[in-house]
Amino acid sequence: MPKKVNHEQRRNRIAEAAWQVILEFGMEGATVRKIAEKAGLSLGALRYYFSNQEDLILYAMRLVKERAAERIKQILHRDGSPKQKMLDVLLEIVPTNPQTRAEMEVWFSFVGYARHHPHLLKEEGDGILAAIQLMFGYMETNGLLRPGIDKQLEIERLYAMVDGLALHAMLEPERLTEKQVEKVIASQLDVIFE
Amino acid sequence: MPKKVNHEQRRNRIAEAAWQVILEFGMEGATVRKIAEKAGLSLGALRYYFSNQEDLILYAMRLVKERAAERIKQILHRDGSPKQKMLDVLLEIVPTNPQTRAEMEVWFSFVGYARHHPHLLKEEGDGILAAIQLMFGYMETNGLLRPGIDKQLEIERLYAMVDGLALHAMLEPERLTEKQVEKVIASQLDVIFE
DNA sequence: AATTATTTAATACAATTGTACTAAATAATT
DNA sequence: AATTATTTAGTACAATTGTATTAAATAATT
Repeated sequence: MPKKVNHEQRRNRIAEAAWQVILEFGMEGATVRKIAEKAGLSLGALRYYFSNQEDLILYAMRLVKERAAERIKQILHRDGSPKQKMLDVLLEIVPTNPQTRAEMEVWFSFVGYARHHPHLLKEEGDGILAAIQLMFGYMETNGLLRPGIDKQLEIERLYAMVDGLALHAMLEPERLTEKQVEKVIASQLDVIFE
Repeated sequence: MPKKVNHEQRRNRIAEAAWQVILEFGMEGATVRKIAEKAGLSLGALRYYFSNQEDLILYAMRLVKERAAERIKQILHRDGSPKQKMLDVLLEIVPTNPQTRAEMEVWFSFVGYARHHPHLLKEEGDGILAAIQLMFGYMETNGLLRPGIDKQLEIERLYAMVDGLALHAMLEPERLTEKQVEKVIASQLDVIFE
């Protein structure tokens, strides 16, 4: 009998508004009022979809992760050599355009926020390490790893490099172009792949 | 005629109190009241030393950087091979104990905070890239670089790896022990040094 | 058209915030 | 001891916060 409002879609639109507010004002500036305004809703309407602020933030952040995971899954399903796919996946993680840069910034805001909100501490990480470990496992079983390398060490090296690049690409986009990022990652993949 | 209070020392004590509050409650929880309480001062007393919150935060963060820079300078003045000194410097940057981990966390809080506070945006970065560039320059003039390497690329690789490790050591201290960090950094230095 | 489940709007409230202000206390100098 | 520059304590205030509550509006079903 009720209206035909798509609940999930509406919640996602609110979450996207939250991203924008976080992007513009940081986590401290992400008030329910600002988010409601950005989403074009009244305070009461917003409260109908999220009973409190923490729930909203949590939902918004899960959505960031979900969207990124989706894109990465797409890449993995494409054709191409394992090495090329791995490069593409890592290039998707390191933000090199305004869209992914914004996502990364929102994600970092959330990580900082969650550290001081016990309810959110149990949330899993970003899954990047797990993804890299998975890819290494695949490479090993298919004999693609360069002989003689220390697998655990190389996982740690690549993981650190990717997150470091991601951080730098977010903080200094003008200095770290996509071309440079690609060069750095490719050089590291050359160390790993036979 | 006045009291013999050491102004700078008192300001530093307040800044250290701010660190503790930021560490415990995050940047959003770093209210002037909490900082005053942690420093054992009244609100009015605190206001005597810092006329507003932003000044206090800025001072506190400059002090973090200053302290770290001091420790690194100490390392550079020690005896030892260039390679060993470089390893020690980078190990000082990556937090592997509660003290430096706390500093790193405060620093990251500040970086996130500054991005949304125009007054602070002109503050310089952490100087890590500059330090690495300096060390590479020294190595090059002294013929310590492995022949045939791409200097700019290796600077970018090392910089990303160090900051990535720093991030991971801060977020997952139980997973990334000091021994592991040292192994990762050393392996990268082996790539660079002849 | 009447009913009813759902959605929105608007306002209120208690708590917390940064900052301002005033009076008191303190200690070094005269 | 008196004076005076400096420091502290305490309170107040306006603004903003998250959340709660209420009544109204909306649209699908009967």
